[in-house]
Amino acid sequence: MRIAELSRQANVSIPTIKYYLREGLLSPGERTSRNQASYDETHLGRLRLIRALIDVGKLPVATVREVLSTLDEPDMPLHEVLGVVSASLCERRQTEPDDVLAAGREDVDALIERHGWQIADDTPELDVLAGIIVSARRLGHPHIADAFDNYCEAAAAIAEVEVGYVSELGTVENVLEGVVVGTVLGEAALAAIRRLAHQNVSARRFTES
Amino acid sequence: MRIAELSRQANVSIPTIKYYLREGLLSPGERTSRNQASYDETHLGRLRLIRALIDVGKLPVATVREVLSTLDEPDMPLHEVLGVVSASLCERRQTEPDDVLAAGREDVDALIERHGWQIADDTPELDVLAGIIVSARRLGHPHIADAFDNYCEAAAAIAEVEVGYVSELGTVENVLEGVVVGTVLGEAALAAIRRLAHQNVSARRFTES
DNA sequence: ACTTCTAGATAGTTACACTATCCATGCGAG
DNA sequence: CTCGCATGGATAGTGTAACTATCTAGAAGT
Repeated sequence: MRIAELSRQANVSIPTIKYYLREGLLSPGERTSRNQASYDETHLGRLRLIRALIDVGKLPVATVREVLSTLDEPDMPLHEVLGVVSASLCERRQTEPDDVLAAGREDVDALIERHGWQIADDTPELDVLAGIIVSARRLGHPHIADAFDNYCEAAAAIAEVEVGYVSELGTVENVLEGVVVGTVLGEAALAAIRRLAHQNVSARRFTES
Repeated sequence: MRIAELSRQANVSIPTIKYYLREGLLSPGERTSRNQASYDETHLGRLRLIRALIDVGKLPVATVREVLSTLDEPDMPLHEVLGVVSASLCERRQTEPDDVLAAGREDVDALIERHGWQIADDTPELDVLAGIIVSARRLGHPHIADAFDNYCEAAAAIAEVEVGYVSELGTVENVLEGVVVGTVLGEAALAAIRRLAHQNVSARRFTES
């Protein structure tokens, strides 16, 4: 298929496709002559994945490139892919100085310990969580970390199912893509569902039915 | 306190504070003369809240303004504040055409029905979820919606605790701020913890210990 | 008195994600 | 065979968001 067809099927404008090609998000089509290339289903799938990560997952283009290039790493073990994808999603400028963050890290480490989780010490999420804790404390909500034990239990149940599901997807490529889709779209979905749950609980408590 | 002190304590540059004042995120200080104003603890707290929403919650400035102006609405019932804050966080351009979205909405409505949740039909999260479902289907992962029942159970447990906690914060202002902080920072924390849970499950399954 | 700080206004900067044009080809319908 | 329209590649431009810098006139502190 030529670029016009790719554009139509993925619902992405031709200039944007060219932009993604330039940025290395999308691999070039197979050249059939100096100014022709043909694209196939893999390009279409990749392009749809790109749009999903950007539109639904709100990932910046640079992060999408990172994530996708990890997917294309042929012989990376599944566990490591998960780590790299996860790390890419954390990409956030360290907004707290190290010494302030350290206070939060103690709580985070204790949390992980309490739940008996096996997590590498340099996992960026740990610092993200620490940052959230110090931020909440500064806002006068020191309690917030108390909710994290709840989150951990909920997340553990969720993760068990998700990892189980993903690892049964058959081909390696499917599994890897499943990890990305599950991580990114799942995160958006969980956030939305949590807010719905708030609405529900709040409706039951604070409105006369 | 004058602006320099506010800047120092909140760790936000003076030009940025002026920018927030212009944008209406921060209420002006009390004028003491033509070119002097004094700021108090409420300004400091508000400024810290702004930074937390922007840095941790990644909210755009326009959304922060919306959320904060809702907080300052004096006599809005708690349940409604939650709805408005929630809606502000959804602010995402509708990327799917209505007819395509409708297919996803059926699944979402069934999900809500199954769990017996009481949710207004026009809650924007419902469309967000629908968008995620159609997006996942297009990517060849029709299964993803299956995980949503899990998410719902987990979210219900979480929400019960959170709403209970927040409603015991004493003054109305504290409760309202608690809603915002809990919603936004909690979302970031839950996402991070979910990824940690993935790491943990994956580590146990795919690495020899 | 004199340096430093301040409010307010205006303009400039940086980063990001596209979008528009141009050109030299080359395919493909007539 | 030819002529219009699509294509790949390169370069430049656009719009938005979130600051950042400069300037002016006036006030504070020492």
